[in-house]
Amino acid sequence: MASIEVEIKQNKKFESEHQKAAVNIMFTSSWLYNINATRLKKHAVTPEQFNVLRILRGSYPKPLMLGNVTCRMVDKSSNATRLVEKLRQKGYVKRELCETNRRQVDILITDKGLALLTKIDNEAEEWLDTMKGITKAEALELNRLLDKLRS
Amino acid sequence: MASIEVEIKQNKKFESEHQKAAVNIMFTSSWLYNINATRLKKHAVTPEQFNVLRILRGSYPKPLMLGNVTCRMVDKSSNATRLVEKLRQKGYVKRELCETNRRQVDILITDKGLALLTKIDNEAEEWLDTMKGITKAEALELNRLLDKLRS
DNA sequence: CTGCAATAGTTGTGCATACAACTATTTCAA
DNA sequence: TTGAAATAGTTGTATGCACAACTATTGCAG
Repeated sequence: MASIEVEIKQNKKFESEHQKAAVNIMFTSSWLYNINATRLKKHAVTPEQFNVLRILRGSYPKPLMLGNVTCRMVDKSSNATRLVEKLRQKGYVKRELCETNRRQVDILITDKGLALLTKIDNEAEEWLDTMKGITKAEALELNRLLDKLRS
Repeated sequence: MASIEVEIKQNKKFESEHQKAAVNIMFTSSWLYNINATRLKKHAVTPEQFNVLRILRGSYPKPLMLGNVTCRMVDKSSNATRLVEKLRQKGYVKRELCETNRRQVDILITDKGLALLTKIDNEAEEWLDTMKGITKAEALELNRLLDKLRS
């Protein structure tokens, strides 16, 4: 891996450091996503599905209504419905119609879903290796810059 | 906008600064992508299509074979074929079968495509505004950190 | 030469996203 | 009390990506 210009074989220089940063963030995001997708592939879940499972573990043993799953997702999305349905078919989550408010669908991670996350956690080291290019202090600074950018 | 923990309503702290940085990069990328998609929508092109057009302008007036478009894309993808076909239907690019190597398809941006890019460039300020949260020095540091992370 | 490997691109399937239109349920104000 | 607005979720369509299987063409070793 090399600088972002080399990566995307851009002969012309970027117009500004800001523009370059925007492309760099998106390119690095795609790079991370693909590493993660490959890692999860052996467990037959996608990064999106994995993300939903982690969100549900965060609230376990309390269920989360669908809307609360959506607003916690990294990729602000619409379709939690279809993602959750995929996970339900694999037995990783349960759907329950809420008694007190019948518009609402509560989603709960199952034991099988929790077991999957545990298994994946145990191999997390190889994933963390991909982030080893920067020090902890640099990661801290990176987080500060990204948070500031969005503010 | 606020820190990444608040954004995704995560009650539990991240396990490490590195893990947090990974999520932060992907979340910020998604944020940027959505702003960009909204901006381009009035011109009826997607960010991916826009990216391909810029790549072709970079080599104009020389065409690029399809494979060279692919390897310059930010999102390392397969499907330049289908993206280019969408652009061709809108009249923004031309496809030409290469005489000397008949496996090869040369792609060339049209005048209409160049005009579209010029028009979009002229409204680029609103896009740059989204990056104004950080200074130029911070953008430089951000680029350094991202390049280092991938190395 | 001949046929196998490498190259260039195309296409099918599954997954995911954005957006918009839709149903069902609940709330609340006139 | 009733009907419009708000809330919660579902579904259809277009777009795009990853992967794998496929066609067509070219190059090269024997």
